[in-house]
Amino acid sequence: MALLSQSEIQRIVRRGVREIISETEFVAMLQSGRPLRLKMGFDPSRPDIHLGHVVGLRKLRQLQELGHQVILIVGDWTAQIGDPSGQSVTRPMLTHEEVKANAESYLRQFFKVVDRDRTQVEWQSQWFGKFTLADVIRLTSRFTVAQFLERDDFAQRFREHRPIAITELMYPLLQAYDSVAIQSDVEFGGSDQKFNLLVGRQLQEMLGQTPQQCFLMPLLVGTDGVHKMSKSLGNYVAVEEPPNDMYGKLMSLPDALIAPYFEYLTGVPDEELAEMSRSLAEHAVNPMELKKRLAWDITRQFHDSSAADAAQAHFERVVQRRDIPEDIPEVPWVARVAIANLTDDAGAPIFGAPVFDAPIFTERSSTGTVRWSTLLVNAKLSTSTSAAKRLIRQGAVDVIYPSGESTTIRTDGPSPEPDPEYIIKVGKLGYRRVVP
RNA sequence: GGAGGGGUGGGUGAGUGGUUAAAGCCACCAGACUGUAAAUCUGGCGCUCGUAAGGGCUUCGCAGGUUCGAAUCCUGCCCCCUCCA
Repeated sequence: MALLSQSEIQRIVRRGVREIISETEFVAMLQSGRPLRLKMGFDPSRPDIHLGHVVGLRKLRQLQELGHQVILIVGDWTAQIGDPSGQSVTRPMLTHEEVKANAESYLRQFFKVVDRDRTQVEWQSQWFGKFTLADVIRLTSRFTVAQFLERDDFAQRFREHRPIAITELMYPLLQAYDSVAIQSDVEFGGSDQKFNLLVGRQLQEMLGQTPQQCFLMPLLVGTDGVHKMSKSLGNYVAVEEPPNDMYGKLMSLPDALIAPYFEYLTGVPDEELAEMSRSLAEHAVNPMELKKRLAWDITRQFHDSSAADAAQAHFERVVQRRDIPEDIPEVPWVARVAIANLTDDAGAPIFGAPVFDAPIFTERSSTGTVRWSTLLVNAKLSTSTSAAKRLIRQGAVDVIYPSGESTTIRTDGPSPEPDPEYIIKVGKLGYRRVVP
């Protein structure tokens, strides 16, 4: 392994990095010429990788290309404990099969960024499976409550008299022991993982190993522009997102996130990055243009350039020009009518009429008509008839005829027979072709 | 073991007998506008029947009860949290 130049080192320790503990030791390790063991943990109860995780994965990839080795730890044990942080309900324990399936899916996504040939996958149960109560006590005896209360969120919750589960205190310990088990040189995590990674560092030292370096990644802000990207907040872009959605979601980023996304998620050189930030600040460039480039770049990374081209074309056609997309899902023109309980004018059940507990649905209405609201529900453009009626009332529903002319549906009522076929459009993106 | 606080719509959180399908905020959806699925503004946001006006049903931890009427009062149960020991 060749000695790295100063600028190469800068690229590794600065770009897309929040903090390295300790940076000097890490650089020394890098320059030692020894292939490093890069630790990355994964919680198999959350098998989805989104762009927030990719920031760190790109860093792993970068180091792999210099000859270092990634050790991915499947946290099958810690996932069983669950991380009840916050108020969230304790997660149900996963079965071994579920863990296996999740791990498989995770790896498929993981290797979209990380080099499979330089990755070793280890399961936590390999070492914790053999753990006895004596081992657990020995491990816990090395730390004090005071030490753990230094972790920010513990401290805060303690102060506010909010609950802290004992298993939550175990979590960092187990994660730390993973570092010992695999003799990690560098551990990677989001900046919210700082405490946990530092415990690993301490524990290794206590047990006579060279302490690992901690590589903390910035937390990527999600598409809402406010909170960190997370699946539960719905502000995420998944790695397995189809091209059009990936491109579109990236185009919905607030303009302020353009620069950080370029920095953390693309290989655009630093000088160009600086230039971009400058022209954005000076309003010398339309942010949309830069965002399109960003969306294209990232879509290309997870698909390929022709998919990115197609996604861009789709965006320009459907969103920017408001034209009809190329592929429109079809919906059959079939009534789905509830046979409701018969009532009189006052709403009281009619004597002698059959009473149903739940609506019963039939495929065709007796009159042979299909109401707009029914059509929207059938097409999954609306979740309920009520919601469909609201959409109609708000002027969100258009009908586009083959001739190209279109009308806005203002009231619910019978829809015309699709002869010839026509297209319904709800909102900006909901297109369906109505077929017999 | 003792004392206290609390469980409300996707989230937060108000509401202590009727005007409450339940404030406000967030999220979400739609419309307008636009340089973008950005920003901003406006509207909507339980289900169902109805073209509509309007009607019906269901919802405030669970189960009962009081009342013309209950998210609100009473009884029992379940769950969560804090403090003292």
